[in-house]
Amino acid sequence: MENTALAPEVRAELDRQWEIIRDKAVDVLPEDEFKAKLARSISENKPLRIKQGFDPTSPDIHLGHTVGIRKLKQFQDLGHTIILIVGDYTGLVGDPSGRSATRPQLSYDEITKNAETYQDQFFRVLERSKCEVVSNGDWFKKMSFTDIMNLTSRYTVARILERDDFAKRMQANAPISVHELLYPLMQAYDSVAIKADVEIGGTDQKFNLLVGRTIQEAYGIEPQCILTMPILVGTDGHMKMSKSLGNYIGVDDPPRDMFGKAMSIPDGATAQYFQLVTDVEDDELGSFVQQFPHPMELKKKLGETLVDMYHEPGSGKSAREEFERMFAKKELPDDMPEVTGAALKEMEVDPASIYLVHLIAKMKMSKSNSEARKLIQSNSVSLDGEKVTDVNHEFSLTAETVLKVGKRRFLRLIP
RNA sequence: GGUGGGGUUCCCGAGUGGUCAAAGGGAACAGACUGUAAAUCUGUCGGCGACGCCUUCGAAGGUUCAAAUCCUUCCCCCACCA
Repeated sequence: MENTALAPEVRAELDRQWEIIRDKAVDVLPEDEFKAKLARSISENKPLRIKQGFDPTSPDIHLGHTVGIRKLKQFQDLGHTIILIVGDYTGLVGDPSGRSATRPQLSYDEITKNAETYQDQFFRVLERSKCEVVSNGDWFKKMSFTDIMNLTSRYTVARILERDDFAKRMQANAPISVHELLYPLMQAYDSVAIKADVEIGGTDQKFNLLVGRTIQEAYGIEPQCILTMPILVGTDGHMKMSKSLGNYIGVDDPPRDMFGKAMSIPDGATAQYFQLVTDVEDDELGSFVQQFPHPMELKKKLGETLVDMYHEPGSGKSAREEFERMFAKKELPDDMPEVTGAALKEMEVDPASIYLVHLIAKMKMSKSNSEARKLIQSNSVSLDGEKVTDVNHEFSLTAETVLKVGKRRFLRLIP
């Protein structure tokens, strides 16, 4: 590395960028190569091509995704080019990383449907005009069998199988489908197709990212450098945040949900959330910790910060106030779904004689009549604050009434 | 290609003719306690205006008073050997 040959202003800029890039990353590999690329980019005034791929296996981007996306944003702010790969074809295969079993296969239709919402959600964090968004189907669709053989001949089974997740499955005699072996190669080929300089991913992606280097080299392209980010735990505090585990906070979640979900993370995860998915700097976090010695207060601050990031300014505060009103003081929320007597009639519920079980089920406050009954039996249903104990409770709608089912489901009935 | 083992309610997994809507665990939901945290305890966990009725144990048929359990065919999966 020719550090000594760098002009002082390039050197300074390199150091500045490097510090930002390195921040919170787990691996930045290989460091020398990365710096060399960066130095070249600075002195030639040519942005680096920064890649991250997302498989549309679910319709929403959540905070877990934003860990990487926020790193991309930093690159974007440094003037580099961001290439977002929508993995419509890789999604078809399903990333085996960290999996102990083959993923369920989604249809191409499901995937493209999921992908629709992705783009807007990316741009909750990134600036759209400075991003390239491509689907990897664009190139995989056109590949012939010859092309596929060409690609697959450039890597060996042994090297794919040496990774931990496959090794464990082999050990356990669990099945590994052939198409799963292809996944790392597909992701790697994306890097060939877009000529990536850097690829970003979670630490669980390290292997896949590294395969990209090998494959790029095999195709005669300068290999990418890789940067991995920590994996955000879900609201359960144990597992990786993911839609399928139901422990996620979506970037499109409404303020109340976002705040509420933030409050439900275990105390121990609060700092990690601040660090990975908010703009709060470490020293600022330190002062928060001083300021809010009670873990709950700190977490409220987190919830507020998150809501402000993804909704209008000030909405964090109101989400917090509403939360406090609802749960600390057990008061009613400001706004809740409403139905009028007329609307009830249309749903074949007679406002003059409402069978509560039916009302709850019809309003989707429970999955079925049976479940509604069980909720009543377990003391979880109230009308205007009065617990309902009679499973067959009937009433007529004469005055405005608030129905509460469980802790969070409310409905205002208007005659 | 051969041999053996399987497909059970959201998941794992018992059950091999009636006492099975189906053990146990997990997840989930609710209640208590709380800070909508964690931990813990309790309840629920196919559907139905409901001490009864209806639908479920890979699919379709059959035997039987009675089938998740037996028989037939089919579909799918797995392991071992080659």
